[in-house]
Amino acid sequence: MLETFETVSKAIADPSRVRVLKLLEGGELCVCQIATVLDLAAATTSKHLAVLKTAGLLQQRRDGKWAYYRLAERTLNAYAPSFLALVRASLKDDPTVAEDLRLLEIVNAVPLKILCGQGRAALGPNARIDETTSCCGGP
Amino acid sequence: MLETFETVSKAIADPSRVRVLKLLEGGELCVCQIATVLDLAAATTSKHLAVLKTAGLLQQRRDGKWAYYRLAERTLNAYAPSFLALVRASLKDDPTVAEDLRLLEIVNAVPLKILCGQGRAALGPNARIDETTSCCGGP
DNA sequence: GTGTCATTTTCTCAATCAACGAAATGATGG
DNA sequence: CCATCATTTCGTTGATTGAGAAAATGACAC
Repeated sequence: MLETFETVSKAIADPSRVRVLKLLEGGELCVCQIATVLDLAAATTSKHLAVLKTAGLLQQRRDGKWAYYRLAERTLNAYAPSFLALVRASLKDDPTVAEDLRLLEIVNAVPLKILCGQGRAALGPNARIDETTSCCGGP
Repeated sequence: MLETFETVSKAIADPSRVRVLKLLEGGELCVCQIATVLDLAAATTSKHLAVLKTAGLLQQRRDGKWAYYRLAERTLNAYAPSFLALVRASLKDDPTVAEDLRLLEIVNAVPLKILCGQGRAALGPNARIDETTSCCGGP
């Protein structure tokens, strides 16, 4: 039981994975969509998704070449629902999460066929906001 | 905000620290009491407590030589209360947590002055249950 | 079947972390 | 002041982890 709890809490204890969960609150997404928004390599994204799935936080669906992930409704991990509820109630005003959601809208406008191959290059210039640096006040 | 969330979730994502939180649900405890129950070195225990305190999950009180920790009532971390509530609602039947509480009763019967110097040696033989190995069925 | 493309699985590297012993700090009692 | 004791900090070690490149898998189209 402690081990089960540890698995979920470790899965939550990474900012990239929390961002994934916040993205998926809007509904299921394909791997390359998530990778594009987070600006991570496909392999890295896939690994994060696997960790979340193993923890019982996500479910997977396969549609042809694409793999879709969504928040788990039924789960084997008894603690997963509590953590999902906590995440859902948190970070409502977080700027990184807000920016992710903004990017997601742009990503959603691009067909998967184009997006998956090109990643961020498929997005317009308004998607180029750097998430890590402060935006205002030059030297 | 994401960073604040990360601090708390990382603090939770360790079984020893969760055990500390579960112990402290019964009220404040001194460092050497916690170290004895968890069977960890004083330095290790102190570090865990510092992590939990930095995350806004614990408060500290000093009484002479002894330092007492308790669950935070007021906290600087906006997410700490949610996580504390989640932990409080979890692991009610976990065997490790139950064993910890059983040991805590024995520890509480020993004066701090004796306990701190001797650690587990100050406890009776009924405290010697090994927590890590299975208990039943020999070769 | 063969080629292509999305995803997943190694593999490796750098960074983080839990654990302990030893040294430093803080507080009490002579 | 000095010795003592509880706690904390420092330094080290072994294990875990996040990241991407490269190779392997799975699924479609032809």
